[in-house]
Amino acid sequence: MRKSDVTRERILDAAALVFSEKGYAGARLADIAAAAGMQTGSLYYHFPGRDELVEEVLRQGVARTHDSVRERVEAVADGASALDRVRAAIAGHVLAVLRIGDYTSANIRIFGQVPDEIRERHLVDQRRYGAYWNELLEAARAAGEIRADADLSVVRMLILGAANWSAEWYRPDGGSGPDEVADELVRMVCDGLAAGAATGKRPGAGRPAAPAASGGSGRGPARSAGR
Amino acid sequence: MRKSDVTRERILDAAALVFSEKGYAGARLADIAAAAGMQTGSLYYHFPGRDELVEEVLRQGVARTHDSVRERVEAVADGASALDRVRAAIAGHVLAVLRIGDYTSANIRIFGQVPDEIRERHLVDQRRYGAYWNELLEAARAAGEIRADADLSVVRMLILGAANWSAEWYRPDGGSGPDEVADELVRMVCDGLAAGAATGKRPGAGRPAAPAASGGSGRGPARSAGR
DNA sequence: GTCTATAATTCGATAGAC
DNA sequence: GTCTATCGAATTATAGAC
Repeated sequence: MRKSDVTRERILDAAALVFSEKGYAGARLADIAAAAGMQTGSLYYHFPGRDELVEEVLRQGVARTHDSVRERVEAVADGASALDRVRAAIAGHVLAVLRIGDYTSANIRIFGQVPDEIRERHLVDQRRYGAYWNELLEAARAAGEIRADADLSVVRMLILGAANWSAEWYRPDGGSGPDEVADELVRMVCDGLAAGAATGKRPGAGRPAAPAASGGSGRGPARSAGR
Repeated sequence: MRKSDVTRERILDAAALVFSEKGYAGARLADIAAAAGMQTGSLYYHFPGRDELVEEVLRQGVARTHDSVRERVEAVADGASALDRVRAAIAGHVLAVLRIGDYTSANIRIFGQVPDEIRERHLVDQRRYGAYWNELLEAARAAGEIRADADLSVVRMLILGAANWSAEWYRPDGGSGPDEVADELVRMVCDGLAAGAATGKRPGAGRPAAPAASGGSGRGPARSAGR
């Protein structure tokens, strides 16, 4: 990795933070530059302008999440069930989202605020990731491991919503770490909250395989409670 | 309702839309005024300025959701289980969030972008609503109807995240209506996705009681897919 | 690669007519 | 209650030194 790439990443990290905190239009390039340790004018050596900066933040947010999920899904043992792969995907998404929290928050908050052209291009990445999830869910249903009457498109968005939102409320100093949050979502989604339901998890369930990507950076001032 | 109150609501609806589409700083008062059918200067007759406008949008978003949930929970039959009240709350939250989609989106997207003072005041409302949910969940666990080892604070945020996010992807012209989305979340959260799990719903479960608040406004251009 | 300085634009808020 | 006109503040992007 060249030295200018390091600077580039430092700028992107700063941009993800400032864009999520101030919004697309409210983020002053002076703030981003300051967070990256330089003057406003210096940014233009690395990026043509605000739009290229924001587009790269959005793109990396989805790309890094997609990579993390794919990695964990592919690490699931060959003999495991299709639902186990869904469990791995859920955990992988939560862990990625918490690890790159600023990029996730930026995606959540400003996706709907960027110029149409940028949003259209970004939708391509999002759709590709969504299609990947659809395959996982449909495989599990085809194997008879998911209720036949579930609307999988809706289910997918509900799962991703719950997972994405964790970037907005998670605090690393709280009671639960990233692994616990991921596990809680896996269990709630697959087995339900009800006391009677499915304490008998399938083999290999609950804590999906794969490396403990954890790390959980967490970010910013305490923020939420109810919402 | 006085005539000036009607105008005020028209302005707030416009503000909710423009703030969610452009962000806190990116929303030009000229855009809000135009969407409300007036000139920029005229806004100042109804609101002191941008900050009061945004604060009222945030406040109403939470208040109207809280009201909708409380209403449906209180409409649950006295003999029903505590988990049935949780089911009613989930459905009530989803239906409210979809009905007032612009206010929900504004909350999601710009809560983290407004000046600290406004956010601090708004946190009071959010915490009150969160406390209400905690009571519902803890009652269900105390009744032995929710897994004893669930972390209810985490569970609450996961549920609300899934529900809130529906405002970002739901389109009224799609296959499922608001009631179906609400029902899908109720079933997933309480009974799980797994095929074996809890097809035997408790009496009164699934579709919680209460008026069919439905309505489902839906909003804006098609937006998402994966994310 | 990073800095300082500036030219051009844009927008919020107010004043005062109707 | 709503309009038009305007002042003042703030910020982007560029130019050119180091």
